[in-house]
Amino acid sequence: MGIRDDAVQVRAQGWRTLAALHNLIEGDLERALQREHGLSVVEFTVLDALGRQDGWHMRMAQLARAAALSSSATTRLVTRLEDRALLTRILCVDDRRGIYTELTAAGEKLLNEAHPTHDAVLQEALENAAKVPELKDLVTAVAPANA
Amino acid sequence: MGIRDDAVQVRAQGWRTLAALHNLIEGDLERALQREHGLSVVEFTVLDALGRQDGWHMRMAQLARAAALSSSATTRLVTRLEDRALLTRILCVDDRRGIYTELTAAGEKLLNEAHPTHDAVLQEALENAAKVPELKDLVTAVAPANA
DNA sequence: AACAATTCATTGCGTGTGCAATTACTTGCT
DNA sequence: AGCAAGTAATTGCACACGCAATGAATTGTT
Repeated sequence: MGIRDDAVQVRAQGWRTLAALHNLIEGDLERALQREHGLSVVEFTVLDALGRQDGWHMRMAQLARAAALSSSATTRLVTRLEDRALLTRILCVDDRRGIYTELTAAGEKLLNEAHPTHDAVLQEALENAAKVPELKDLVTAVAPANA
Repeated sequence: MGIRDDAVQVRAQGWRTLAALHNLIEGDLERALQREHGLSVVEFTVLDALGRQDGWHMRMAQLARAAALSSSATTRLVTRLEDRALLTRILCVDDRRGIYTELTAAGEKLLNEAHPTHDAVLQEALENAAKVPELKDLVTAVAPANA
């Protein structure tokens, strides 16, 4: 086992740790958001991305990027949220292939309600993860001076 | 905006960064492993977890934990791999509810073939991520002294 | 020893996802 | 102007996933 092999092991271990932390946080968020607001993590992510634009539009492709989803999944996700009247599709006038999406009042309301849940659960998940020895360092890298 | 609010923003941003990096790496691994070995990331993860036990068994629940999957998903995943003759189910004698899984020779072979791909793609993905300013710090936390 | 409570794994069912093909529109080339 | 190539979003399809209910074996209780 030389130096090169060690680096491989370090990366593999690091990747497993990253995946573990990601999964832990996402699991907690998923359960909490679903239970309290009927939202999945991706759904929240999309609403939040739109909310951060504050009154401005986003195209489907941008949304797909923000949610780390394929374009087809994004189409259906937007359809779901539109059916729940949380956002609206707006046809572009300048490029009639493109579609803008915008939060409705109900969407903004739900987002504002869900945000405290999201933030609290995220904090708690990070605190819990920081107690796990093999996750601790990564946690502080994600959120410096946590807990 | 006080100190408390800042911490919330930092965590939210950190979580988005973590998710972004995770997604980047997983996407690259998924494509490469699928294309070159017909394996998904979870499938590789399970084979790798078994391989790291080196000749010893793992129960379904352990596998589920290692792959961050539900028990039902694990059942079907193991079934898939068993159908491809990459691993075998072994009934426990001491606890006849439990089931051990073990790599077959073909499973070990495929794992050995896939490992270089996995490691190379992981390295490359980390190097690419390190070039993205907002991911750089997290990358070095995952794999110190990378690139 | 017999029965309730628990645990491990599997199956039914509904849902979200990606890939590939498709539709609608725009851009570039001649 | 007209047609090919490219791009944005949507749909068909197959598949992997989680939850809840089930089957099978263990552990605990009286």
